[in-house]
Amino acid sequence: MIFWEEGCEGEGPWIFSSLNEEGQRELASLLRPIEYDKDEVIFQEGELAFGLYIVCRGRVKLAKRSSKGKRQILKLVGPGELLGEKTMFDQETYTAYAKTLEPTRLYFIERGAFLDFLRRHPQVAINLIEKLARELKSFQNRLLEISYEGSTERLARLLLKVGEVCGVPEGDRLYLGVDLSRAELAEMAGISTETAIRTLSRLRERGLVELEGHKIYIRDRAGLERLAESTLSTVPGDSS
Amino acid sequence: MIFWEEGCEGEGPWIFSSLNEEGQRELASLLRPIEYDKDEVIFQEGELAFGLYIVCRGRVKLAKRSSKGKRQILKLVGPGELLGEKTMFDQETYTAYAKTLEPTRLYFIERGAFLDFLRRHPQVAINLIEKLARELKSFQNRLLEISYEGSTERLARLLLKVGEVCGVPEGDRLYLGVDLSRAELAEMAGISTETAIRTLSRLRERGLVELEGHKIYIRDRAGLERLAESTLSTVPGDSS
DNA sequence: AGGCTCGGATGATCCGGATCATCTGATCCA
DNA sequence: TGGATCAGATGATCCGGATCATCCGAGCCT
Repeated sequence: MIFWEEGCEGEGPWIFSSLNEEGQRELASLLRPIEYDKDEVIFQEGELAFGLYIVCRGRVKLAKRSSKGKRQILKLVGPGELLGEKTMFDQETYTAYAKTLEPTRLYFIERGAFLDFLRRHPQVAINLIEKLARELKSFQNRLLEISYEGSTERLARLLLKVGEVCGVPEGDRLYLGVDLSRAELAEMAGISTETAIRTLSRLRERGLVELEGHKIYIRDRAGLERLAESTLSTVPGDSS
Repeated sequence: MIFWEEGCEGEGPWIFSSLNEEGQRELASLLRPIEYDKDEVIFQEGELAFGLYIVCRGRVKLAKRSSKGKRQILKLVGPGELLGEKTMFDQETYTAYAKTLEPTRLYFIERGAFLDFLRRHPQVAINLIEKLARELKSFQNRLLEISYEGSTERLARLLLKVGEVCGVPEGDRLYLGVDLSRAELAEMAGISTETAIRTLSRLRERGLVELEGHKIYIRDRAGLERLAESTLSTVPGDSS
C-alpha cells in the first residue's frame, strides 16, 4: 500500500487492497495526516462530518452517550480501520464520539473527494459494502447477546474480542493490548462498573485471566470461550 | 421505476432511484420474481446465500436464534427494501432467518450479476453504502437502548418504530399495520412475553394504545414518545 | 508530610423482570 | 360436541445485577 508508510502500523486498510498503484497514488493525494495525543477527542456527538478518517497508528474508542448519561462503547478502532464512515455517508452530524486511547495518527479524507473516488473505483465501494455488511452482522450478534446473556458471558466474550483485535502474546498468556479501565470494560459490555470488577475477579479466581494492576491478561482462552458459548444447544425446534 | 410494476407496493427501492431508464431496464432483466404465502421461510440460518432479495409486496421478519433457543427479531422488511444483502456481500451462510408475515412477492438477484451491476453503476453502490450506514446507526442506537432501558421504554419505542414503518392511520388512531403476536413484540423488544403483555396492558390503561384482539393501535403517539425519551437529560458532563 | 483525587475492590440492599403456574376464551377439527 | 391447542392475561416467586456505601492503595500536587 503505497501511502501506508512512515509511522503507520499494520498493512493498510483492506478495502483499498484492490487498487492498483495508480489508484493508490490517487488516493494518497487525497489524504491529510493528523496527529493526536492520548485521550484527545476526534469528533463529538452532534458535530458535522466533513469526511472520514483512516487510522494509521494508535487506537480510538467510538462511543455513544444515551440521554440519561449512560455510555456505551461501540467499538475500538485500530490501524487500517475507518472512523466516521457511517456519518459521512448519510450526511449528518455524528451520533457517537471518538476519543483516542493512545497517541494516534489518522488520515483524513474530505467527503466529496472520497465519494468521487468511489465512483471512479467501484470495487472499493463494493469492498466498503462488504465491510459494512460484516459490521452490521457483528452488531446483530451483539444485540442478541446483550438481550439474553448474563454479565459473565458478556464480559468473557468482550475479553475474547478485544484480545483478538488488539491482543499481544506475552509468554503463555495474552495481554489485551489496550489499557482499558474496569469502567470502560463495563461500558463496552453494557454492565455496571462494580459488576465488571466482581466478574473479572471471579474470572481470575477461576484461572481464566490474570490481573496486574490495570493490565489484563487472558490465561485460558478456551475456558473463556466455553463460558461465552455457554450453551448445550437444545433441540433446535421449529423456526417460527 | 421501470421494473416496479404489477403487484408491487410503494415506489421501489430508493437505492436504485439514481438509475436512468437504461440502467433500470438492465436491472429489471436480472430480477426473478418469487411468490411466498404467509408464514413461509425464505431462508434459514446456515444456508448459503446465492444472491439478494428485494421485497415487492408483503412483509418479512428477519430474526436470529441464539444458541440457547432465544430469538431476537432484527427487523421487519417491507416493500422496496432489501433482504439478505449483508450475507450476500460477505459470501457466507445466512446468520439469520427470514419468514414472511404476509403473502409476499420478492425479486431475486443472483450474487455475481449484482456485483457486476454495481461495478457498472457506482452510484448505486454508494447509495447502498449509505443505506447500510444508516442501518448500522440504527443498530448502534438499539444497542444503547437495550443495554440501559427498561421494558416500558423499549416497548414504547418499538411500537413507535413499527407504527412509523408499517402504520396505517385509521380515524384518530394508528393501526400498527402488521399483526404481531405479543410474543413477537417481546422478541423484537428483547423482553419476555409475559412482560410484553403486562406492559402493553399498562400502556392501554394509560390511554396510550388500544388493543382489540391481536390488533394494536397507537392512540397517543406523543405520550409514547415521551415515555421512550424518558429522560430529563442531566448535565452532560465530560466526554471521557 | 499531609491532603487530594481516582481506580479498584467488596459488602449490603433493593428492584425489575424472568420464570413458573394457572386460568380464560378462541379456533380448530375429528 | 367435546377435546385439543394456542394466544392472551395475571398472580407468585426468585434471582441477577444495579445501586449505594465504604474502604484501600497509588499517584500527585502544593
